[in-house]
Amino acid sequence: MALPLKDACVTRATHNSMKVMFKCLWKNCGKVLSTAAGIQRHIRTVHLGRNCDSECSDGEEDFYYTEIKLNTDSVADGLSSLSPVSPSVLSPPPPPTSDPRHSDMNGAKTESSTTPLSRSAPSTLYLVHTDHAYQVPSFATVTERTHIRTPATAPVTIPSSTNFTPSSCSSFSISWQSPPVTFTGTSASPTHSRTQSFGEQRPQSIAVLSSPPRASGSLRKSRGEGKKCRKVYGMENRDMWCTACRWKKACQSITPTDPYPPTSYFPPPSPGMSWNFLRCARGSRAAQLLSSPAVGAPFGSGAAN
DNA sequence: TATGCCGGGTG
DNA sequence: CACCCGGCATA
Ligand SMILES: [Zn+2]
Repeated sequence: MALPLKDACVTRATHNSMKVMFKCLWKNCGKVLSTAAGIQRHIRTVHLGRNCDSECSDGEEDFYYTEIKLNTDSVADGLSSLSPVSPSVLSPPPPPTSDPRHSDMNGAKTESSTTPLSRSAPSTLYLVHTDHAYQVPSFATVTERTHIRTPATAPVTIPSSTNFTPSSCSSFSISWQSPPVTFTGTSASPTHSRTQSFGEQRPQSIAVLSSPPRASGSLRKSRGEGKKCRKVYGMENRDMWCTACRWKKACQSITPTDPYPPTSYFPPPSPGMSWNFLRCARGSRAAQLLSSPAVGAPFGSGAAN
């Protein structure tokens, strides 16, 4: 709902009604170009620090295009349902075990997202991701309190070389963002890492790593995007916040791109586990433990056993 | 400034 | 362990 990208896209679409364009979704960047080649080159040179030489124009390198249908009117909905760069927890790109359900969901969403809204001139938006998203090694050692989250989604993959022809009013967006330091200790299953497995985990043991964070230092975490309890209910109704929010912890009830069922979310991140324990877990391989229990049913509704 | 939330504190 | 807050990163 508060995706910068979304806004930008919306604006663009509205202003340049029926116009194809590409927008760099790089963290702080927001460059908008009218050509795929242009945006891709921009990404390479500016963000990748690479000097495009030859086939940088075609840019069919490794850009992932995510199609999004938006309405000039209610584009927000269409986009929000997709949340391309949302830092929420959807499906980790690299890990093979990334919820197939979600991955597919993107595609499905893409279509049905605007179904009830299709009335005016629906625009199509393409988000492009690149393979460049270097994935931090297995256990990314974040020296600072870098918060990691699962971001992007690996949805539709359209070779930019396809020279697709934008139907009518279409808006394109190129998204190229750095990877979200997915820890993936060794046995952590991303499947359930959606609810609480996230967070920062730094195996103190490791001191030397290969590719430390770079990319204009953007592994900062970018704070949760979706409106959290606080913003929704306000300080006035603090008692309505989820426990986590009340305790100034990571909100666990309101998620941007992963609307959980109206189930009563339990306070702690995991049933039978407290924040305190969690903290201990963090910083050690205990993180693994967190990943083991309650896999099938993340937010085990209170009944842990 | 407002918000999200980690790390630390208290009973 | 439930609960809260300082303080920081971020928007
Ligand atoms: Zn909350």
